[in-house]
Amino acid sequence: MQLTREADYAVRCVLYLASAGGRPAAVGEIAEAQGMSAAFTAKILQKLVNAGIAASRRGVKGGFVLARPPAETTLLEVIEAVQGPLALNICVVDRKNCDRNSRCSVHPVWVEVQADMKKKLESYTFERLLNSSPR
Amino acid sequence: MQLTREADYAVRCVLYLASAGGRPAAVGEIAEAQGMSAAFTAKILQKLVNAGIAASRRGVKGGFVLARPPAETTLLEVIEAVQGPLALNICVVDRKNCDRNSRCSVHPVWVEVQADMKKKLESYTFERLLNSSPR
DNA sequence: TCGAAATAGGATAAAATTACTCCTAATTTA
DNA sequence: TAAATTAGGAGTAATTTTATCCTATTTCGA
Repeated sequence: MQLTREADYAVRCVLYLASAGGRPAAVGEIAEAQGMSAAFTAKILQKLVNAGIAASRRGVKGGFVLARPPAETTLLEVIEAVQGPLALNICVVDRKNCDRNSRCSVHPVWVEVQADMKKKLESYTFERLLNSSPR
Repeated sequence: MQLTREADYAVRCVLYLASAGGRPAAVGEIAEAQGMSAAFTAKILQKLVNAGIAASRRGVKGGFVLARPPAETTLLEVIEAVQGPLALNICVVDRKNCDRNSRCSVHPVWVEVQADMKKKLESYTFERLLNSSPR
């Protein structure tokens, strides 16, 4: 029931890129600023690129930038980019793990709680996060 | 970000005990009814007893019952009894993992999302779950 | 054109957590 | 006293998390 370290780092990466305002940032720079290992950070940034959240440029003067303006990327997208789709319980995402005894009165609750979470995480764009007062 | 199998099973155990209406149910009976292994189910029931959610009676004709009426046990309690306190991110529960760079604009979001989840899970008592229509 | 700086991606490994099992002891009833 | 049952400690297997390392590829600029 906990965010992985990877997801936490991913959010911090995007936050960093958002505050860099379009200037390409190299893995080393991002990792150092956030106190994360460079190799692991690189992996995470690759996932963000594959998800279309960040874009990369190779070679000298290369680095990472956001693929879209901060207002168009949400917390949920970033989390799902590295963790895969949010799933509170197996049965929510894979119904066949649920209906073994054909009636399960908790299933709708998992569905509801998960939908709430998604909605909330979706409501936070990185623009909103940047503008919110720190601490 | 997912419920453990243990927590899922725990909920099913309590649900079973709630529907048994005060009659003691043995581990074997509960496990079989829910398609769970007896040894693992026993461990989970012990945690529920230690948390004050269930009560046990040893010996012949022994078994488990709910320690309180279903209306007084919530989903949150059961989940926390086996998984420990809900924690969306380390920094929510252990602030020192967060303030390394003294400003973290996502922290309040984790706190908010977690509080929402807790509130929702707390609002579901087992009485409410029993009375809700299956599926 | 070459070398340095950077990302891309595959393979692998260490650590932690999850999901269990097994065994022995204690308790209760008939 | 025998059988049925929970209590609890210890151990194990599988999976997931959290990385590291190596090689290839791309890009820039001298």
